[in-house]
Amino acid sequence: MYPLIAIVGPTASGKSELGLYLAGSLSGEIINYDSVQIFRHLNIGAAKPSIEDRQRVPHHMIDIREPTEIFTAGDYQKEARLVLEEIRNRRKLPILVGGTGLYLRALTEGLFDGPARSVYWRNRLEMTAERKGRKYLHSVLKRLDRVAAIRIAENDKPKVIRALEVRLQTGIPLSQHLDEMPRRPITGFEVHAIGLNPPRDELYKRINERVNRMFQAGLVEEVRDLLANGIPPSAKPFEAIGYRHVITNIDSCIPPDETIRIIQRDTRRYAKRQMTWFRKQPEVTWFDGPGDNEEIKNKVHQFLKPLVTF
RNA sequence: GGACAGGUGGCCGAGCGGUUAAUGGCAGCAGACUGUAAAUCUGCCGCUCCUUGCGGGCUACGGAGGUUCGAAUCCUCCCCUGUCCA
Repeated sequence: MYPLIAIVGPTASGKSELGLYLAGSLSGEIINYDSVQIFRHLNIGAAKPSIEDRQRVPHHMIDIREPTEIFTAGDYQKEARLVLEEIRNRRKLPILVGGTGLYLRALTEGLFDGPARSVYWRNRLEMTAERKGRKYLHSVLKRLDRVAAIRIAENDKPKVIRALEVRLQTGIPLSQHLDEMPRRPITGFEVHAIGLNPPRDELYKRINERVNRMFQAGLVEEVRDLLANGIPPSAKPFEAIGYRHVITNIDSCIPPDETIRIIQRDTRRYAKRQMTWFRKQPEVTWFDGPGDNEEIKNKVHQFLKPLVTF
């Protein structure tokens, strides 16, 4: 079994710093699992590692799509697994760093072997939702996939649509796919998950500061440039925290302080959601401090060292 | 000293006689989530008890009284804050 490190934790907990450090001390390469860093040109708001860091340590799964392209958890699974193979062939330690729990799960545990998204069905279902409402769409799901309908909230349009899409395309309910079809977990790798969980106060402080720094670094200018270069405001990664706020306020008279406040708030809420996801993640060894803390770095290193012989 | 305006749960702010422990927002907490996931969605958010129920008790709308079957909502006095006039 080849070792694979996964660093998990909320945004701004210092995952990147820890990843960099471990890559240095354990001869590793970094594989991003953040859904926004996938996209080129979104740098400041995505908190991408610096050019220097990326020259020092190889980074993968960063800047691999244009903002206008579509990228899904399925794509991630496929491409990241290839990267993993390459790193193993090079006899380096793969270190997963990021914050998108679904991507990490897709990579390690696999997705069910179902259909990718279908533009055709999406459009139809989207229109139905538009015309008749989410409630109605949910009632259709109740008819076609009772189990999924119970699991998915009436208002959760994206999940209702996905469930319907799977059912309509395959004839088999999503719930059945999920419950009965075998997934394809990653093989040949042994995952060691390191969790970073700084005290809440400290985390929130770090988040607030980080958002301030993003503005100082020119987040607004970055968004302006992207728009000027023809990337439409509707581009998927512009839905990300920070980007969507800047875009909606860019031509308004809302003061920057207010925009910053909202971004900080939404980032905090995002961090909470990440924690509820990662808490469920199996076999994580948690460390109660930020990843850029020397003591934490050492502890993690000591912990990992005997486990990652390769 | 006088004239207004106002004092509501951690904060802001509605309510202006009765399904009001009190809309909403902020702040916070917990959770769900296998194909655009930094997305999307759900619940809690005065205290407390249990047989966890559209359950019971207690405490709450500056303070003290009063009117009323019933008051955050009306009246009286007091305290405090803001603006204006002296």
